[in-house]
Amino acid sequence: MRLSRYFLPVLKENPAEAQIVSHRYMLRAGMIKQQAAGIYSWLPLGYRVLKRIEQIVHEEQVRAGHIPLLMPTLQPADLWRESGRYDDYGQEMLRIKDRHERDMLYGPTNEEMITDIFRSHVGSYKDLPMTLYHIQWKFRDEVRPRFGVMRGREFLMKDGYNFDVDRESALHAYNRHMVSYLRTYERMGLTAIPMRAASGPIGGDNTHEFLVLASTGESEVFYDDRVTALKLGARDIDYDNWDQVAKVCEEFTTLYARTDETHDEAVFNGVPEEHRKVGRGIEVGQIFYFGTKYSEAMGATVVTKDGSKVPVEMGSHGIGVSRLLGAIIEASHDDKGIIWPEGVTPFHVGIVNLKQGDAEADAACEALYKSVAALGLEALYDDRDERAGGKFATMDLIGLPWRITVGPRGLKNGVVELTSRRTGESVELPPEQAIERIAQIYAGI
RNA sequence: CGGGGCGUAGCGCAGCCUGGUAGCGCGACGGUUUUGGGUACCGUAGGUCGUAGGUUCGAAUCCUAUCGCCCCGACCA
Repeated sequence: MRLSRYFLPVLKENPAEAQIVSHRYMLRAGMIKQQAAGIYSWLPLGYRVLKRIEQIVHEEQVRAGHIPLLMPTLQPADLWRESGRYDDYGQEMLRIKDRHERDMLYGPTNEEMITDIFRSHVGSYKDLPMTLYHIQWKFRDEVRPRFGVMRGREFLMKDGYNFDVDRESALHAYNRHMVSYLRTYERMGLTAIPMRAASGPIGGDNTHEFLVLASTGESEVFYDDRVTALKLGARDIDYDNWDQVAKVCEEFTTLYARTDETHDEAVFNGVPEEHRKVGRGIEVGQIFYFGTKYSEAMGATVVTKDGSKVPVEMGSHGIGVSRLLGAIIEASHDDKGIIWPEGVTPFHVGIVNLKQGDAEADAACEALYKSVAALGLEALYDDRDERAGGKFATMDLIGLPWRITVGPRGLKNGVVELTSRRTGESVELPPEQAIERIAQIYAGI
C-alpha cells in the first residue's frame, strides 16, 4: 500500500477522551473512530489488525477440529425465555421490538441459539463430539463503557460451543479449548495466563479466564511468576489425544494463578515468596464447562449407544477478538507508539523514502515495494512528500515491526537501513539482503 | 446506578467569574525555504460556541431544561 493513496488519519495530539495508552494510540494511529459510547468504526488500519487477529483465531479453532458457522446478531426473545435468561440477564441485554411488536434482542452471547441449532439437527451420539463456533459482533449494554475497544458495548467475540455425549468427553473439549487458546495467544505475541475463575451468569463449575498481564488491566491477579515462563511453542499437539492435551493443561494450570474472584490467600502463601506476584491483568478469553444447564432447559438430547436419551454435555468458550487489539497494545508499546508483534501487524514492513522525488531513491523504494509483494507480504510505502522526521514519527506511531529506510546517502554506498521497531536497532544492508531478512523473519509466522 | 467533570474550527485548548461584532497552537490548503528524527516564514480557508427555551437593547458568557461525552466507584468478553 502506498501511503499517499491510503486512508490513515493520524493525530499528532492526544484526544482528550482517551485515558489509557491503547485507546490513545488506536485513536492517534487512525485505527478507530468512536461513534457513541462504547461503539466504534474500524478505520482501515484498525480493520486490518482486527482481520489478522480474527484470522489467527479461525486458524487455531479449525486446527483443534472446531467447525465455523455464523449466527445472527439479532435473536428472538423466545429462545431466551426457554433458558430462563431473558429475565435473568438484566439491563446489559439490549432489547428491541420489531414492527410487529415481537420481542427481539441484540445477542450478548449465543448459548441459546446454538443449542436450538443443535437440537434441530443432531440426535445421536454418533454425531458427537462436535464443537461449533463463530466470530460475530456482540452487544452488551455496559453501564459504563471505557478504555476504547477494551470495554466497548459492541464488540467482536469468538464464541464456541462443544457438544459431547458424556462428562469425560466434555472435559476433554474443555482441555482442548485451553490448549488451542494458548496457541492462539502465543501467535499474537501475547503471554495469556489461564487462571481459575468464577463462573458468572453463564453458569457451570469449571472455568478458566485467560489474562494478559498489564498494569492497566481491570482484574487484580495473584500468581506464581514461573507461569509467565511457560510456552507452548512449536510443539506438535494432537487435539484428539486426551492424555497429551490434559498434560498440557496440567502444565499450565498447576502453578498458582488466580483472579481476585477466586484468590485464596492461604494457598497463595504456599508459593515461594520470591515467585509470589500480585499484579493486574486484562481478560482476553474464558472457557466454561457447564454440563447440561442449557441442554436440559431447552431439550437438546442425544440417543446413546445403549438407546437411552440424555441431555447433551456442553461448554462454551470465548475470545474477545476486538478487545485483543487493546490488550496487545497495552502489552506492546513505547512512548513513541505501538509495537505490533509480527503475527498481527497491519503491514509486515514499512518503507520510508527519505527524499521523495529523488530519482534514485524513488526507484529503489519502488523496487523494494515490489520485492516485498513478491514474497507474499505487504509493505506500507511512505511515498508522501514529507520530511524524514514526520515519516519516522508516523511509522513509529502505527508500530510496524520492521522498517526499511531508503535515502540518497545510503544508496551512494549501495545500502538501505533495516530497523527493528522493538529494539530500535538498525543494520545497513544492500536492498536484496534486506528483503531476504524480511523473508526470514516472517517465514515462521 | 451513586459521585465528579466537560461540550467553543479536523485535533488540543483560551475566552465565561465581571454580558458588548469569537481567539491561540497544531493540522489542512497555496507559496518561499529546508531536507537522514515532526524546519522556518508569509498567506488562505474553516466555527448555527452541543440543542431548545428564557432574561436582556445585546448571550459563548446569566437562568432553566435537555442531549452527548469523559473520569472515580459498584458490575462485566
